[in-house]
Amino acid sequence: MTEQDVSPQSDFIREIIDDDLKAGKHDAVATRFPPEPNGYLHIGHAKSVCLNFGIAAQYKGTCNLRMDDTDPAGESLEFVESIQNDIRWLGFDWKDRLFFASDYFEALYQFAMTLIRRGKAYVCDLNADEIRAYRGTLTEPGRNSPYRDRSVEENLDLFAKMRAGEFEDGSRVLRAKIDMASPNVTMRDPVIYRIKRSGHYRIGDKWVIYPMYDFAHCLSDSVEKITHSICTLEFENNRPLYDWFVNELIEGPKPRQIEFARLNLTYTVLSKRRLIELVENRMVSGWDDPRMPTVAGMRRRGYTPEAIREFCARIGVAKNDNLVDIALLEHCVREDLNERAPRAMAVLKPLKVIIDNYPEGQVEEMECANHPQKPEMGTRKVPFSRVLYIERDDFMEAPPKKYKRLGPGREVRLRNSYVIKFVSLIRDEATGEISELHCTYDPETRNAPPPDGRKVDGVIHWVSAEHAVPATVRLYDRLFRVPDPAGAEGKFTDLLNPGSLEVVTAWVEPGLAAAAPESRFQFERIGYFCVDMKDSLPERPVFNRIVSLRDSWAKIAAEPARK
RNA sequence: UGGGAGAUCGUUCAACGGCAGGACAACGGACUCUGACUCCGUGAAUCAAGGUUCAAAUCCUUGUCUCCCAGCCA
Repeated sequence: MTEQDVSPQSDFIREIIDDDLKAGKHDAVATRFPPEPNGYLHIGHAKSVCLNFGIAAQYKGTCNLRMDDTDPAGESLEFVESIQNDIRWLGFDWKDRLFFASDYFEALYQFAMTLIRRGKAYVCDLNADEIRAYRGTLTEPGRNSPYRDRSVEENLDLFAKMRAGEFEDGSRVLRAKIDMASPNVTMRDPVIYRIKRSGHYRIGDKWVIYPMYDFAHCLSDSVEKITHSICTLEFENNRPLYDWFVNELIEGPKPRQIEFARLNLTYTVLSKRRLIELVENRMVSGWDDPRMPTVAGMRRRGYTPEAIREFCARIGVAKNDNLVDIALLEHCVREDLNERAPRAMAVLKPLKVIIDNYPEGQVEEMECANHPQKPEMGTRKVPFSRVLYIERDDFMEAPPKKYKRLGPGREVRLRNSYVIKFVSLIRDEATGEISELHCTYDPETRNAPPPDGRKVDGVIHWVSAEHAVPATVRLYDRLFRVPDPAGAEGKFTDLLNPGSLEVVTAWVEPGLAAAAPESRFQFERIGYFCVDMKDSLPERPVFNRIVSLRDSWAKIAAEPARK
């Protein structure tokens, strides 16, 4: 982390900026993050947020937040608000520079009029199908629209009437007059205004014509005096058009578009369309379902902004298509949480243990470190008594070699307390399942090694049955069964992981009942958990598993099967 | 079959004509009252073929593969 602060990030975009600065093109760097408010931000957006705000911070410049709300369909205030929340939570600040493309509509209209006056734009009466037909194909040039040579006066008049609402939706568009034979399809007289009477979430029915992205975006950048307009690779084809509008209409310094590869992550999907489908078809509980790769979902899951930022720094910025291993994200989360999450004990799948030689009714307060490497994080007391719960996995009747936990004839250390020794087990008559274990404890071993020098290798966690509190624990796993659901054949929803959520009732140490929403803990030997911000109640805490601990035992245990 | 872009360890990012390096993942070991953390170690790559050069991942030529573009979406 300090390393990163000392040596600032670099990548091909920052190199371009360095060159531009060296060449004296600008005296300050201005970037922008331009989401369309028609969905929640996801980890891919977070990459862009970190890039744009990160560059602004590094170069002591500015980064604007601009809602790119030029198509009212699907846009809403809910998304505007969630986007702001998420960016703030990620740790970035746009200060007073929140802008809306919809605030530029009048200016954009004037730009369009200028284009018409210069003979560079015309009103076209072709319908959508006809425009498509006239556009040609990837290998054949298009044909000029029959309306291409209307007079400036007629175009001015018609465009004013479009604005005034005199024409039906879809009946006419304004087009830039460029080149129908261009090998770049985006240059074949692109539509720059369409008629749409859907009503805008912000400005209502004020406008019935809306500018298209290619027109609005570059000019919004220009109006905001953006120096470097950073976007994703799929806009590379649009750059000539971006430059065309800017060169036609803007005097003085012009923004420069730079494209980088969007993030793809294994075992999830990152396209807005697919995420919307998951939400609308109720395949997840909402945009902030902890399994979602959305910022809101990751927040609710318990990921920290620091971990997400670190992840974004580590994946780098380049132009290669990529599919980043989600293990890297999980690594960043563990790395951060290991430092700051206080430890606690919780038993997820309980097995009752009775300590035969422990006095009935006796309770001892065991002093437990909140962090094994950080004494400054303090200690807490956890009650110990005759009847405990341990994890079912921590007992085996016929343990394999290398197994260090409890079994017939074995001893094990109870974390932060005594060494106990197996005596007998009791089975449920009906099911044959083990219902309880009887053990004895060694009173000499409270927070001390056995005085006779014998070695006790295994350490397991526990809670006192009488004192533990029940909690709902949600065990989240990857949302999809395959590494690249978006790239696979067939419907991506068929590839959802049916085991992505398992809910258990766990026993947690009593202090956890008072844990604040969104606080995070390491349940020792299990994983990191976060108090759910929506569903947790003081009388019934709800924990989300953020990420499991690395588990090298699981690999050893799986070995026979692997062979 | 047009135009644009990209090919480096399993993954990802670097190396900007001069010893192919880091991170994650994997594997082996040490330590351990968390099979965690930490520490030490191992294996692992320049799309292909030619050319230029004392020297090529990098420059040139040809080829191959992948991605993007034919919304009145962004």
